Amino acid sequence: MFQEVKNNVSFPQLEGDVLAFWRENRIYDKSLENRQDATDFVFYEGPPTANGLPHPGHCLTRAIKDVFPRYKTMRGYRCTRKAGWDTHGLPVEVEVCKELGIHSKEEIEEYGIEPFIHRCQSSVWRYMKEWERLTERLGFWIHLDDAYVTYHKSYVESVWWSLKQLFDRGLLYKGHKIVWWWAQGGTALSSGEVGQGYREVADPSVFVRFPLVDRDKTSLLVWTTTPWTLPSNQFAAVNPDLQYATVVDAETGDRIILAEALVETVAEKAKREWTVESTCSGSELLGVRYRPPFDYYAKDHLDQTGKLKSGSEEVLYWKVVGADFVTTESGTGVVHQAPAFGEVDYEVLMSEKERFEPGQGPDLFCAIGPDGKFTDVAPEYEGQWVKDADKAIGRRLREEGKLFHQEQYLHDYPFCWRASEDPLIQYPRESWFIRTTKFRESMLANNEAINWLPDHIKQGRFGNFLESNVDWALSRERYWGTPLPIWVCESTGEMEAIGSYDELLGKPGVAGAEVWEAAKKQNPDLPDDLLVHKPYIDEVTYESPFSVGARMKRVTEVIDCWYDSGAMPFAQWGYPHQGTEGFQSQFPADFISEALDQTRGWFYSQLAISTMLFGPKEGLTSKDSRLPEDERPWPHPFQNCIVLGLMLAEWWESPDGKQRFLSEDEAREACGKKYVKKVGKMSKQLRNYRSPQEIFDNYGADALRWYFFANQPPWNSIIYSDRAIRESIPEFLLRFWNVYSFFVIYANIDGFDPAKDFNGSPGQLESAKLAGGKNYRSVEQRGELDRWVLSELQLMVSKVTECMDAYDNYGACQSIESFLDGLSNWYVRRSRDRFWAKDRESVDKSDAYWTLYECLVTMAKVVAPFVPFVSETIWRNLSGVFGDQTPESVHLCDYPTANEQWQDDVLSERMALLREVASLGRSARMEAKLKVRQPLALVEVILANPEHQGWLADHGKILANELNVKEVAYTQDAEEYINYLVQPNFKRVGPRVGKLMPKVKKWLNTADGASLLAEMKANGHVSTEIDGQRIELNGDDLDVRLQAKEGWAAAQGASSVVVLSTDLTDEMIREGLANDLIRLVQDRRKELNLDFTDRIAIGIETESEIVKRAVEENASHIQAETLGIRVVNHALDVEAVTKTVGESDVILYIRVAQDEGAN
RNA sequence: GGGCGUAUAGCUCAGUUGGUUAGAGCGCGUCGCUGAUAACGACGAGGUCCCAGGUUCGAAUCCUGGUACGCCCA
Repeated sequence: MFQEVKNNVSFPQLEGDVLAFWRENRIYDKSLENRQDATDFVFYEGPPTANGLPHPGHCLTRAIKDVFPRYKTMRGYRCTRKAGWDTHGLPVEVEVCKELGIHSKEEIEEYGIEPFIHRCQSSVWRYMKEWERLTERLGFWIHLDDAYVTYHKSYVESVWWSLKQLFDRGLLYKGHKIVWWWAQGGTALSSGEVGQGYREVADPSVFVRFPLVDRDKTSLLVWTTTPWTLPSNQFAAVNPDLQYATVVDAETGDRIILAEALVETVAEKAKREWTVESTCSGSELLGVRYRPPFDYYAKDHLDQTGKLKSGSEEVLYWKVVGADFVTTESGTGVVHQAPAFGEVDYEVLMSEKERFEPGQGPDLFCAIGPDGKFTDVAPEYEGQWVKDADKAIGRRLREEGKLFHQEQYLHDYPFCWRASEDPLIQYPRESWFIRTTKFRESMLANNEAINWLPDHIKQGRFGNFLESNVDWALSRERYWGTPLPIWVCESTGEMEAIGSYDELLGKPGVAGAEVWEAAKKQNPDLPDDLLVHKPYIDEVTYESPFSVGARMKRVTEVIDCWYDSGAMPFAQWGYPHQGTEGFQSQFPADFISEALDQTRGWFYSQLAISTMLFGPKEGLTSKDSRLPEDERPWPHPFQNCIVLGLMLAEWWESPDGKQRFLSEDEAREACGKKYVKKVGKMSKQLRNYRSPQEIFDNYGADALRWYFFANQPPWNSIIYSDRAIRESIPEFLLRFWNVYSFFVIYANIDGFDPAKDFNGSPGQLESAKLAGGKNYRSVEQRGELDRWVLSELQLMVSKVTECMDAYDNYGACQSIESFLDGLSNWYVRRSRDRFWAKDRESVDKSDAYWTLYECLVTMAKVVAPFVPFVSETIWRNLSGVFGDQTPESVHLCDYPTANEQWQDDVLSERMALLREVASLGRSARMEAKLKVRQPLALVEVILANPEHQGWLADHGKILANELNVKEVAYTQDAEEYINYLVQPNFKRVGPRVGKLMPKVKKWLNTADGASLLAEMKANGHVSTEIDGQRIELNGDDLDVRLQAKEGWAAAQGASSVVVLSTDLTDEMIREGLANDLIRLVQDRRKELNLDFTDRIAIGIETESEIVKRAVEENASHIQAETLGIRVVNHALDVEAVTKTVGESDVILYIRVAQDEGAN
């Protein structure tokens, strides 16, 4: 006996049981033990950060990350899954600052770096419990207790090792970078943070004259929206390819140079009258000198020259340079350059520098301090905040006659996201860089070999990003991060990279390690991992090998935490200091997946680091200290990558936007009809989404998972919709459950037990093993319907396998759903009678059970990676009858393989045709208002292509049964019922006749279809002449369609027409009435809550002669259908109910007839 | 401002090398079934394939130019 299946299944409850079962029986561990010696399928977990709450988007990534490893495990691979946590970075510090109620770096330092770091370390685990709960509840199998953690000592040392490689190869250097700088907070902001703070503001827009040195009364006209940068001006940039004009001012006679295309616009703006005197190209202006707008730097550098690489001398500052980013879209086409305050400006300085001999080129001017205030370079403005100085600068320029025009300018400008009144400024900071640009070609080659899903990522977003690669700005002036492992000689400035803590301790004259020891002594609970962090590591110094008596001290910076995560392929093992085996066997990854936003994040950091470390040996010198690894073939460190779409929230708002609702119903209730549907990013502040826990409680993890997997390709953005999740349940989960429950109910009633008298081992209930079952007949011996559904099963299995091997979960799910549809809506439906047949021993019946059993156990295995809970429940019950002879969990099974011998494409095609004909028949009945309960004498079927007619005719029974008709006839010459519409086969004929196509179509359409076909039959072709050209078409050139003629109860489909005979005999009418009665009896059985197997006595009282006769004639049929043991025409000793049959009233009595018992 | 992507039924999505009736599931409506029953089945309505040009005998599909939305970067 199978365990009884409750008819009101609760998936969340069932999942709870499964989780307990997995836990108690270590199923995940066993699934790995099973594959101990198998080929590895390598999966990398992209580390989430546990100091924020998990949200629905994380469910999606974690679901995808689960389904492929599960699948591969069942397919026979060993797939260990090491969890990981990203623990460093600014967000952690921000959280801690919030707790402490502080903001700036000064405040952190005041608070003390040591206690601050301690707080960061413990804050990292704040939402650990939630993450673990989510991970387990979702069914994401991963080793949480063996997770890598980016702040752990072994991890940090691994990162150090890799940085040392890069340093020793000359790939790590110190340089300037122009960053978005929050002056008040003394820190740079990441691009993500900057992006959050853009706001539209009005800034001054000033047009300034730069008078030329050697042309009298002639100026360049430059434009800027940041007047405070003018004191630090170094160049004026023009685009060499643009045309520039020298104009004469009608009023003053001054000459002004600006882009020709902008002459009119600017003149109009400033209300001047200009005449163009001459034009030249931008390239002709290069090198022209102008007088600096301020003399702060000019005092010392006005005529300073330097030696060019070409040998000659050239002036360094205040001259025209070329830059192709200069456009005529705004301003004047001449751009003021203050390289300290703009990234592109800085690049101009750098390329200018390149032209000179080392040390001879221009330096960077910067009159602003890190606090955003003017320094003593500009005494006039010293101590003024840059934005406050704008006005004074404008005033002074006007006084000096240099200001040409001033106005307000509206544009988007970034502000600090934490202090929204503070505008950010671009500011130069010293930073450490990795020379990734040197690896551009290698990274592109590596990228080329990666299988990206969707594939446009490769050439598109990611490829473009690599094309425009710039050196990686690695360092951060922060506290909680992996310390940059570089020690500097305090006397010579020479540097060394350190690859591990032990290496550091091994240095001569090392000192400072005792600071950590003291801290540890004082607080023994301090995690040892902290010893490689600030502030302890900063204390460790050693003797400089570069200068006697000098000490080596660590630089103060920590590194970008993206580097941490990108190093995980080796750092998760602590490689190379330990974990060599783990690394070797788990590199590169077969599969990773994250959302689209990781393109420039984790996807890039991994690719870049791996390319540099394990790719061709660029930058290597002979004294390279790199481990003797082989150069790895592309791609690495990952081979297949699913890039998930973003998950969007869906919510409703009141018209004023003040109230938010998570369901349409709530919105309707509160606002009536006036509410607005919104779709957008999930936002913690808006609280515009439900917590995953709510979904789990209401619908279950399987429902959520299936919705993710089966609703759209994973790279499309997906709306997290409560309604959509709920509505996807009946489509698959519930339908699967119903078929299963149907099977269990009847198998139990009939005592079908696959394990009974089983011959041999049941294995994993594969087809070959099932043959050991009692009454199991080989597939060839079974009926058409059984063979069909088993054939469909094989087709489905091979399709799913094919899809999943190509990382296409969506395609796989579609195949599964369409098979389930066939199983439920055709196989079970057409086989109900067989399950209900009286003769328990009939082969037809046991075939039906064996077939459905095989479909269900195979399905359980096929869907196990997708919906691990429900598949487990079903497997355990269906295989449970074998005790411990079968695997205790579906997840310990091998994935099914298709049995190709059972695939029967012809049968599939025929059955599809049969289903179409049945559907047409029902359609025709509908049209004629003849319900299925009313038997009909005849349907006639006309097929456009008689290829399968013989087969269909042989299977008339299925059709007759489905359509409730006595006879199904096939007709070929059916002009009585139909017209033939002949169409050309466009694909074949089109290329041949070209422009004549419309006329050919018209000829065939208007000709008499029947005679065309006759001609075709007689000659093998039809022909005509159009526009003097002879057209001859053979059978393949024609498409014949059928059209039902008016006046028949008929329906037409793509390839067939079904015509009903609507003549009813009295006998058939009475049969119809009897069917109506059966339905009433069944209704009553249900009302009385009778058991499936209860036998009953039936009493039917009526005045109607015709109904009486219908009962008499069909008594045995009625009894058979309703488990009646007799039907009488008088009252029984039970409650009477009055119903209507046809046009007559009947009084119905139903009584359980236990005593009259068991025949 | 630049890059990438998307646009087909109320919703989520298919749609092959261009081929003449643009499909599926859900939802909706109508009907049926009542021994899968808080299920199930059938049928139906619903589309200017984002817009405008072009190529072609023929365009949802190819080309050009727009528009809208999303993401990334400035």
